Parts: sequence; structure tokens; C-alpha cells
Amino acid sequence: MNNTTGRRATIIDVAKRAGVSKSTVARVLGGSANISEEARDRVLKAVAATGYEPNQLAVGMRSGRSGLLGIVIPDITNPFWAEVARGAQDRAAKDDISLLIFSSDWDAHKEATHLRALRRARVDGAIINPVADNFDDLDRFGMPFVFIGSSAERFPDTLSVGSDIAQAVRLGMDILVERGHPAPALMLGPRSRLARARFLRAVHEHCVARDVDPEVLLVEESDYTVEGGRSAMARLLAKPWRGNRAVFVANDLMALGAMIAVREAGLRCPEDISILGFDGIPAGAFSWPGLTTIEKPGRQIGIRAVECLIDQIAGGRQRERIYLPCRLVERGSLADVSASAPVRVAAGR
Amino acid sequence: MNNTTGRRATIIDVAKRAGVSKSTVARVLGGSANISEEARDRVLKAVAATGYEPNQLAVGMRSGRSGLLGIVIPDITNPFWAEVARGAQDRAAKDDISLLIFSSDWDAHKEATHLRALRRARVDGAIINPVADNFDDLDRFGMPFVFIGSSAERFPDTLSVGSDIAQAVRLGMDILVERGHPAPALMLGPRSRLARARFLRAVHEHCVARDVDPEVLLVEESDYTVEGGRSAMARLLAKPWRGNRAVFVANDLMALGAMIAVREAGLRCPEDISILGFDGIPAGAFSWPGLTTIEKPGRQIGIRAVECLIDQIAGGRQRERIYLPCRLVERGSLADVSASAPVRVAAGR
DNA sequence: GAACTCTGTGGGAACGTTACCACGGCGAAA
DNA sequence: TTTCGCCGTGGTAACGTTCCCACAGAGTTC
Repeated sequence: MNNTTGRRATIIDVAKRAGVSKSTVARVLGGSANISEEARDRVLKAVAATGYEPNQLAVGMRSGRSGLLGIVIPDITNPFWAEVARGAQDRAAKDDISLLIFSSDWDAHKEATHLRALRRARVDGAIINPVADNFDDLDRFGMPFVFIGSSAERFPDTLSVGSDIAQAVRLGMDILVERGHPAPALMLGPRSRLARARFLRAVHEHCVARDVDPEVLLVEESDYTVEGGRSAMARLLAKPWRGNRAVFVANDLMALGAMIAVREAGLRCPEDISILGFDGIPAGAFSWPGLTTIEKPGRQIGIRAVECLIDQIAGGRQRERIYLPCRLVERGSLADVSASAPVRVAAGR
Repeated sequence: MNNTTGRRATIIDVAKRAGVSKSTVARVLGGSANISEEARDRVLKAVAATGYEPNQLAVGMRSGRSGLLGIVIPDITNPFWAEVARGAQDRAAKDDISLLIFSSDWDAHKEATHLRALRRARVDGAIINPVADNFDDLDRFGMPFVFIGSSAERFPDTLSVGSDIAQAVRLGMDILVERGHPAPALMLGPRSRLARARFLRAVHEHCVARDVDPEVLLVEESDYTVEGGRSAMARLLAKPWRGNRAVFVANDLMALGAMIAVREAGLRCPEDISILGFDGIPAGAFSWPGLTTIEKPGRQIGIRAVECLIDQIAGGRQRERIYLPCRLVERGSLADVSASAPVRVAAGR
């Protein structure tokens, strides 16, 4: 039985109890061939009796594999990143790998500290949403790594996993067209963000394909917050509006703010203004109406990143960039005003 | 100077380069006294030149301290638990401790698997929100631990950290009284939950103190979901209502649902119905009106749990139960209908 | 000047595992 | 009968630390 206070059972304790050498115990536990039925049996019994659990530290020490993976994300408290972390953790657990999770708060100094911790812990690899842009020598990480998120974009020739913004925008524009909003207004994030450019480029491509002049679209921008979305929407509502009244918002938080602004203006969503968000945050499900949005594959990104990392650790040195598809989540914020459907839109001005 | 491909620098590499023994290097790095100025200097230079990072696995192996802590929570994707994890991680980082985070999904089997992983990783201690109730022999965890959350309640004589529900309820009832709602309706969680009994007991205590008959209070119950809160609110609205129209909801998700039900009934919140939530989930900030609620100290719980754990590892064997105070977060869902104030509605966001 | 303490240093054992080599026994091939 | 190969097993050397003991030399005390 387990020593509760004393030290833990080691492989030698097991060997003694089973009356074999520790080599034999190691072979049985390692699933090696060429073990007599009897030896295996006695070892297994001894393991059960002693409550032996292999010491990962010793294993890591000897084999060079710690059985640990690290992930550095901006903030575990942010629902998107929590999804990523969850996906990564679940996938890692399948291979009996444990995950060290760190939050960088978009702070290069914290990031550096966390990376040092990962190196000291001798993790077998790391998943990183890079904030610093001075990784002048990526090899200096000192371990295999996979980048995640849109900020990975800055580093070409690096294995990375992210969401397919182009596909997401196409999905959004298509559903807008289908619902009778061929020329929605756009609410974008700050100019500094890489994702903004990608978003805009995809919209333009859609417009070219559909033969719409992109210049026709109303555009507002804000800072990815509820408050920002609220004021941006107020500005949008003050503009002369043409076409159907729909807004494609590049971020759910802003979309929620936009919804509030609509209500404050005495209008209704979706009857007067349709709103399409982008992100898939849980809070979108609790607004009224529920926010129709495009959901980023957070969990999938985590899963895939771990898989890439495991592959890379095993040997392959890929420099691939992987984009995972987004998904439309229909709730109530998008009205159907297409000709084929009963018109549910309020009279325009 | 880092070997990018080759093996990492060890303490012996540093020693050779500095022209001293590994013992001296260890002493310098360990901040030991009795080191000549010259030796220290050369060691430090050699460390910088080789890019030496101590191998935690070896350290753990030799010293019996892995520098790792584990935390098993129901779901990292749940904002409350993410806060707890974040607090724990931040606090641990201060002591150069890394955190292994696991999600159990309230599943006893997953919990057992995770605990095994923690034992194998030789974590120095664990923070656990217990789901299984057959921990017949708590010492059999094989490591120091701290319980967190209300489910820790089932295990007496165990070090645990949680939120102070009694204080939270007092806080809520007080603000309701202050705003002119001396006898609010109650929306509770499922009968099976421990937290429900604690909530109800605190309400009764408040009533006794304020000389109110608790039987007067309308009560509905549901299952801690938005949908559940919505239907429970609908049932509540159908009842004959006496006193001011306010509801104290035992969970934010339900409160959000209640808010939707109010709107669906053609009523307004807070003008017609005031709602007070409990939890402090982020989504409450994005509803309209913003949800006034009582926030559980998630981050504090994580911080405190780590501190208790560190203490316990260091030696103390406490069996304390710690309750951390909750905080009122005022947004817009609570109207002031007290005699002293004109009926006003706070703008929330 | 001998015996002592103090300072700075080096050498080796141990932590628990895995990888490798060695060896006895046995059956098959020569 | 000898030789070879295979099977099952045991012994031992690492892996990179820390901890403890030993020891040389300088300073202090008698």
C-alpha cells in the first residue's frame, strides 16, 4: 500500500517486491516485447501494490523528454484564448502530455519571462502567440514551437496556426447578400492591427467578385471594445445611409456595443438595423437579440497547434502556415430582407 | 553563443568555461555566501556567454521540488474558473513556479486522470475543485493540496478557499433595501447544489435581522442557464406580486435570461423590474441595461489558494476554511425606488 | 610554533529513470 | 558435438543537479 507520509515508491521498490531487476520492470512498463508471462504478472501486481507512479522528472532527465508542453497566450481570461488553451490541453492529454499555460497580457517583458520559465522547465515544445517582434533569431527559442493567432503573420517562414479571416469574411458577405444586404456598412478595428488589413482585403475581393464598388460601403472604425462599438455605431447612424441597413462588425465586443447604440437611437435590431459580428464570444449568446456572428475556431486552433508541435518534436521541420475555417453562428441579429422572403424591415428614410 | 542545434549548456559547461568547479557555480547561482569576488564574476560571465538555464528536471530530481503546481478546475473556458486560474498563475509566477492547468468538466473520471498526471509530474502541490466525493482517504492524493469552490464544502477539516456567499447575500439584500426593495423575489439554483442552501440560509438570516417574514418572498428556481432564467422569470411575472418589483437572482446567467423575459413581457428593466445578479460574469457588462451583480472574487481565490499551498508545502498543516468577500458591481439593472430618492435609472454600460 | 577557526574551493554521492551491454540457457543449424 | 542466434534477464553508466564532506591556506589564539 501507498506510503502516505514516507517517500513514493520507485521502480526499485517495485523490482524488489516483484523479485526481478529494475530493468525488467522498466521493460514491462515500457511495453517491451520478450517478457515472460510470469515476470509481467508479478511486476504488474507489484506496481498495483506499491501504487507506483513513474517519476516524470527522472524520465525527462534521462530520456530528454519532459512530457510537458507550454503555451503562452495573451490572457487566459479572454474567452477566445481560453478556448484555444482548452483545445490544446485536451489534445495534449490524449498523448499523456501536460500543459503549462501562461498569460502574457500582450507584454513583451512578461512574454520573455514566461519563455524563460518554459526553457527552464525543459518543455518539449511551445505554442506561442507572439507579442515581441524582435525574435531576431527564432532558433534561439531553444525549443520547437508553433505560433498561433494573427500576430504570427509577422513572421514568415514559420509554422503557425490561425483562423482563416478571408474565408470568414466571405462567409459573412455571402450570408449578408443572401439576406438581402448586398452593401453592408463595415465597422473595423484599429489601423494598427494586422487583422484589419486582412479583413478589408477580403471584403474588397468579395466586392470585385460580386461587381460591387467597395467605395460605396460605409466604413467606421473603433478599438475592439463595447464602448468603442457603441460610439462608432452612433457615428454610423448619423451618416446618410444607402442600401439596406446592415453592419458587418469586425469584432463581437464592438458588435454588442453597436447593438446598444441602435437601441439608444430608438431603433430596433434586427428590424431596423441588422448586425453581423465576428469572433464568437459567449456573451453574444446572451444579448437580446442574440448576436449573429462568425465564430473563430478557437478550440480547433489549440488542437491543431498541439498536433503540429508533436509532429515537429517527432522530427518534421515544417514551415507551413495553417488557416482554420470559421463558422457562421446564426442568432437573431440579422434580418432577412431579400425579395424571396417576407419583408421584415422598417421603412428606410 | 547558444547552441541552437546541439545540447543545452549545463552547469559543467559553465564551470569549465569559468575555470572553476561545478560546486562553485552552484554556490554562485544559489546566492550562497563565501564566494570570492573574482570567482563570482567569472561564473556570471560564463553563464551569460553560454546562455545557461538551470534544468528544472534535474533540480527537481535532486531537491525533491519540481517547481510545478497543479490546478484542476471544472472548465478553463468558464469565465469564473479562468479568473481563478489566472490569479493562481500570476501568484505562482511571483515565486518562479509554473502552473499545470487541467479541466475536469465535472467528471470524476477525468479528474482522476488529471490527478494521476499531476502525481507523475511530481508537482509540489495541487489546487483542486473536487468533483468526486469518494476521496475516502484524502492523504492518498500523495501531495499537499488546497480545495477551492463551493464543492469543497463537502469535505470538513480540509484546507479550502472559496467565496463568502453569506456576506454576498447580505451585500445584495442591503443594497436592495437601500434602493427601496425590502422584499425582493428570489430566483434560486437547483436544489441539489450546496450553494443554494447557503444562499437561502443567508437570506433568512437577513430577514430575521430586518424583521421581515421570509415566507413573504416569492421564490422561483431554475438550473443556472440563460434559458432557465428566462422561463423562471416568466413564471415569476405570472404570479401575484407584492411589494416592489425586484428579483435577486442567484446566478448571472439566469439573471441575463430573466432580463430577456422581462423584455419579452413588454416590460422594462429596471423601470418595471429590477434585477440583481450573482457571479460577476463579463457578459453582464454587455447586456442592456448592464447587469448589477455581486462579483465573486475569482482571481483572489486563485491567488489565495496558491499562497495557502505554498505555506503548506513549506510545512504548516492547516485545516482552515477561508471565505473571501464578494463585491457589488453596480451597472444599470437596479432602480432606486426608495422614498428618499426620485425614481431614477442609472445608465450602465 | 602548534592548534585552532574561518574562508573559499573541489570532489563525489545521490536522486529515479532509461539505454546499452553482457550473460546464461536453449533450440536449431552446421 | 560445436557453433550460432535468440530470448529473457541483470548490471551499470549516464542524464544535471544539489548536498555533504574534505582540504588547503590564511588568520587567530594560546
